[in-house]
Amino acid sequence: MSPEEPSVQDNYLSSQLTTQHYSTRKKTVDLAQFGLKKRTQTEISVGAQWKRAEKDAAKTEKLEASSAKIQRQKTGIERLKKLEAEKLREYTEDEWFSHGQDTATYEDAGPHESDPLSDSEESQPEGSQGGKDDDDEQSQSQQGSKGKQREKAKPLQLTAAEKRRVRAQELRESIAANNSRTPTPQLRRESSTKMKAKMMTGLLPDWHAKLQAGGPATNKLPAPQVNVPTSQGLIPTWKSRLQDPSTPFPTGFNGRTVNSKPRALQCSRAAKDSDNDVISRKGVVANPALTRQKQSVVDPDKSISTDVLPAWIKPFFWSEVMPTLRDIYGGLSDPWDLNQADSDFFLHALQRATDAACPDQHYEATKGDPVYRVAHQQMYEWQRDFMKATLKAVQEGVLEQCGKEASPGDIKQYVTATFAPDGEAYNGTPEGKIFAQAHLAGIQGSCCKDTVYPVGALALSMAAVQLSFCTFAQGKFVPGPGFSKVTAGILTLGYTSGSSFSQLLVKKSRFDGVVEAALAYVHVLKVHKKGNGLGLQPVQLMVYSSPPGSPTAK
DNA sequence: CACCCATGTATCTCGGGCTA
DNA sequence: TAGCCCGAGATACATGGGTG
Repeated sequence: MSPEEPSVQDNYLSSQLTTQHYSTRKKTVDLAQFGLKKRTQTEISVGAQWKRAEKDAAKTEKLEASSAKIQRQKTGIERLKKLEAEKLREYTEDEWFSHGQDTATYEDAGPHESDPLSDSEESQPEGSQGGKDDDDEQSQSQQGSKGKQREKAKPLQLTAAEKRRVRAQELRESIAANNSRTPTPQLRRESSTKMKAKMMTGLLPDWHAKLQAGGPATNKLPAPQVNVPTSQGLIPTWKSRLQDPSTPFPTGFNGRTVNSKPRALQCSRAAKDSDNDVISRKGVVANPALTRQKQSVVDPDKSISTDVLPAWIKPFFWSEVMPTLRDIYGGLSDPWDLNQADSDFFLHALQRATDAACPDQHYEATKGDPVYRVAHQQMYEWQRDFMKATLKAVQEGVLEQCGKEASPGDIKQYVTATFAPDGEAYNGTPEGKIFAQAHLAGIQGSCCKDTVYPVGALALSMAAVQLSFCTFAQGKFVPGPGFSKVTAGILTLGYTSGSSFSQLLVKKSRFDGVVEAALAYVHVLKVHKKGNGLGLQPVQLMVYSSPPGSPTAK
């Protein structure tokens, strides 16, 4: 068709419209007739005003919801405080009775004088022997000035029970102090980040803290360090066991996780606005049973399918890159925030993971490239895995305990009892199982042999267990609010930043013990179907999981 | 020129098709 | 049937352009 020749469409339009070239200012055409009427400024301002009012109303509503949430949190913290104190009291009494009038006294002498509370557990063999280990230093630094005060106030010789009482008193004080730093709804990302930094100081450095500690402060974002320590001695015992199950369990492990937990702050998603929005904006009621259309062909430049991965990374993507990323994020205090407060954290983490897995490829990660997109998406899948595994476990548990014919009342009773502060839900088994399935099984092959503990992953497990029990709170399964930054973000931070985890992190053996218990549930390697289908060679895994620069890293 | 709307882009979350 | 996988849709923010 030549350019001069009018098309059929043109002919049709010219026959329909008397004036082809119209202007919005010289209204020679009744634009309304064609649905093209331009609105007057008055109309626009009326519309804008109306929209502003709507926005303000929504804002007010949001603020009200927010303050209500804070109030609920305060109540939760109060309850937690009581629980903590109660648990400690019980624990102290138990210890007292179990030791009877055993007058085990502690000779505080020399360098230990400043820390009269170093309890008997510390003297047990703990992997790294020889004087004071890291844990001692941590607890010492935490208790620092208070310890000195006590030196004056207390006699040098204390019984075990007395020491525990003092410690309990300290914990209560610390909880009271922490109360003012209660994680609040993430109104501002900044504040939560600062809070995280504060909370983690003195316990264990998380990845972000490590990155920031990389050098002098600059405006440039620090490159993440996927630390590959040269000394195996630095690797916590649990990680050694993950790589070699024959590694003996540490002594002094009781297989229980923390008992004190922040309460789930909201069991139901705060009326996700999207549903309402659909109604208010489009004026139609969203079809509750939307049928999904067949998958369409997606632009490879936008696809998050693993098919778009470059060939060179496919053999290592599931076996090393993803395990490394999961490992990194599992060690963060906020595993939900992939970019850790607006930095390019994910980009750097991906860069390091790929460098470690494929050192010869010299891949340069960029935002939005196929590897970035797919890995990014898979991190969300990792987060969801915690909830999926938990829901399944809880459903199985309910079925097992209540039977198929159970009435809603029976289920409700079981769930209430299990979910109670001292219920079975918190005996260390459920979250350990989830933690193992959703995380430990998924980090095998990780190139990150860092000493950071998987606090984030454990917190996700805890949060998932809590939210899962909510799904049976009515005596029957009611799909929950989902598992996301919105529904579980605060709860997760409540763990990693709260007192229950700091209790765990005070001593290496405690967290090691938690992970050791979970390792019992890692029966099989998590092998990705596609990854496996690509003919992954074990020998390649051995070669590429070696530290870069080591003799085997070629 | 300020204001406002429409559109574009990136990120996040969810649901359901597909497969073992 | 469970779990994997990935596209659809929601959300948040950025940008360009029309209007008075």
